[in-house]
Amino acid sequence: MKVSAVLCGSDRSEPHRGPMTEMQKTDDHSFRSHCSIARTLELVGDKWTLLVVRDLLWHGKHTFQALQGSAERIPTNMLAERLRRLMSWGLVRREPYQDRPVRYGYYLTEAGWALEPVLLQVMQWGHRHLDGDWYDPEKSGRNGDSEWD
Amino acid sequence: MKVSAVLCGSDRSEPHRGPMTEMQKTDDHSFRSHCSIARTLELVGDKWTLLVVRDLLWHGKHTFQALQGSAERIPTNMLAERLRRLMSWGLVRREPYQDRPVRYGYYLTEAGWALEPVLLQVMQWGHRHLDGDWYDPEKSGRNGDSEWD
DNA sequence: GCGCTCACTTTCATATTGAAAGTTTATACA
DNA sequence: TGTATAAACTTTCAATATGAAAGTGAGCGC
Repeated sequence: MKVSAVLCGSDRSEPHRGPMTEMQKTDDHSFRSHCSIARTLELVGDKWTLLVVRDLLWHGKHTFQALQGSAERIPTNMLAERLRRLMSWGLVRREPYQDRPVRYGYYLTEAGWALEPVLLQVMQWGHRHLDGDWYDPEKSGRNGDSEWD
Repeated sequence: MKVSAVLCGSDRSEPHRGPMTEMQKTDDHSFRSHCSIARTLELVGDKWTLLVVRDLLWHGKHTFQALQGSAERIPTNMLAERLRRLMSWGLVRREPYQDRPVRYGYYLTEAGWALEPVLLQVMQWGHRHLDGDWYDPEKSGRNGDSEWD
């Protein structure tokens, strides 16, 4: 399933006036080039986004609090902004896990879990070259895992 | 071959005083967690680094000017800083391609080209989900390629 | 009403980014 | 001897992003 540029789409053209609002930043779905790598980096090219995907995909973390709890200590405003961005790109959807007050759980879409091979390769590289931990998705069934707070 | 923390290594401990110098930023090889993904993102978690690796690996670009020329138009200060960082992590080495004045070409090390599977997966995702271009490394023999300026 | 929880949002100081101009070293003419 | 050109950076500075911490709001339990 292809991610569609829901609210925008054209490549950079008219420069804007004044500072960008938070919403404009979240919803800017334009690209720097036609390169697949450059385009993907527009989405996940930062220090937090793939960690959120990792937690949603492998560590059974679906609430704001659970995602916040991960070892890297993502700031709450960053987490909120990244989730908003991932939703706006169609990689994550949310659904209420309770009413009154309504609270949402976050889940990867098809496009979201299609990032698993990327995560696996990134992990492999970090394991081999930076002495990072190994995690075997097979051995935990996507339901959270005590070793990964 | 494992990337060794040439000039540092220990995880975050003493907070420093005052603003960080350019050199301190380049040489900060500490990690946020033991996670291989988090560690790898510390190195390549931005919008430019993997594009530089892409150009070195697939598009036969080894001079500052050639790297600058890519479609995404990396600013010169960013390019210089990224190359410095990649060298400090041991993913890139440089060697003179002329004397007087001495000028350097940049090349991936073993650890650097070990990122190829990551790039391939990132490309695949971007091709499938963001309608990005496909590039076949096999079909160009790593010596540059007219389609990719 | 009072305190507590979860899920954010706001604030603000600091850090990073990027556009553009400047510097350095050396060759090539005129 | 000047002037121009070229590659490879470095510097400057305004705009943007990050992140620590405090604040907000909706509802529950007592």
